[in-house]
Amino acid sequence: MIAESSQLETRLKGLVRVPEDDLARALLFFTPVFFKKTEYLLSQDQVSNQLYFINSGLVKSYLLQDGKEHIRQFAAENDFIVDLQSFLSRQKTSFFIQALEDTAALAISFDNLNMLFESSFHFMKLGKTLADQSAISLIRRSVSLVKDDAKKRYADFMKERPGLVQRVPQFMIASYLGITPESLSRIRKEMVHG
Amino acid sequence: MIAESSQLETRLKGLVRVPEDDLARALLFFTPVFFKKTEYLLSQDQVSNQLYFINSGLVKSYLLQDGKEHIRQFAAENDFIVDLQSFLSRQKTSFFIQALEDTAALAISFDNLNMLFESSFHFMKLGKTLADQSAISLIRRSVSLVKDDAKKRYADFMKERPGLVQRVPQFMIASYLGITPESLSRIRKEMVHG
DNA sequence: CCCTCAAATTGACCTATGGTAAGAAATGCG
DNA sequence: CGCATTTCTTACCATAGGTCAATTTGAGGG
Repeated sequence: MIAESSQLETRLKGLVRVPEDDLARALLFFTPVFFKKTEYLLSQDQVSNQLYFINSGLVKSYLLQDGKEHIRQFAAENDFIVDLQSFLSRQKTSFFIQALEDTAALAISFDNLNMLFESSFHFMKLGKTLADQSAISLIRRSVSLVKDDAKKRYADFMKERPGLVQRVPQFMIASYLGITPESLSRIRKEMVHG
Repeated sequence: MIAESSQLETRLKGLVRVPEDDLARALLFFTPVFFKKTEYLLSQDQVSNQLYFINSGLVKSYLLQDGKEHIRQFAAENDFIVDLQSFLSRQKTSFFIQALEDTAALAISFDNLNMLFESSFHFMKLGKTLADQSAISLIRRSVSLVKDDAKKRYADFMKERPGLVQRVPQFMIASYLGITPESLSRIRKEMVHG
């Protein structure tokens, strides 16, 4: 086992029970990769071919529309990130994934990941568990977008990702929340006072 | 095999390749259930314990907030529906699932579904595939909620679920789109004219 | 066939958020 | 340290969508 994979190992063990030797074999397929701040892990019109597990650092996934960035997800330590649509369908992505900090990650290719899933019941179950959890958090997000106003979404974001508020520039949090930086600035002013 | 399960069989075969005898065995665990219009498949504060496959009819999943309905999903023929969060976590749901038409469905309990998943690699893969697809469509929805205005979301809804526009009252489509019935009415007026 | 009730429309008005622009503050780099 | 660039704030006005109330439309039951 390589040193970089211990966080990943812990994370996977937290998801489902996997026999030690299976787990060790899986970890061999993850390759350490490093991205400097502003580097891209994925760019529009590529086919997403790597799933990343973030060991340290921070990345954002976003798409462009009329030159405007719409952030879909932040991924930090112990998060996975990929464009699932492109990764699974082998079609071109419409997303970018970009490092917001110098980032150390472990990458696994589509073919290798698939091979792992197909090679063992435990891995397939692990894949299902990851997909289940993604779906649940995506339901939360889409419900919140129709149910809550921007102030509530910001308050929730601070509660759910407390570390990120200091690490992500405000205009990107605004983008993630679906509002303008100006609106977020006003919301923050309101919260400090009455 | 029971008659009601042929649609489900077709649907499952479309997702992943499953040996015929495994598939036949699985179908035995699905029980036909019927709901009259307005009946509830699931109510707030229950633990979601059944996953439904809709053979015919139409249901909505929604939650209440200050007496207002926020519709999260419509499920019609050949759709699955469940509150994934509650179903997987065994915690109380905050959703309702209610029939909008007389509905014939196939239900499988959490325990039986889990047993099927655990019993065979093919079923686990099928479960993963379903979860993957849910996640992808949820990503689409949440992206659209931050990226598109109400007019675009309505146009997309008509394109993606063309049958539903005639079967679902307008005020429910509005709720699904995250706007008021009045706004949807104005949007429709605009679309007819300029 | 009418009556009733729910749904849809419309109009007037209101509020949250967006757009633009400018300046202030913070950050990063030579 | 100090300049340059990015980010944040503020102010002003514009707009999408919300609220409320009044009609109108439409569907189902008696």
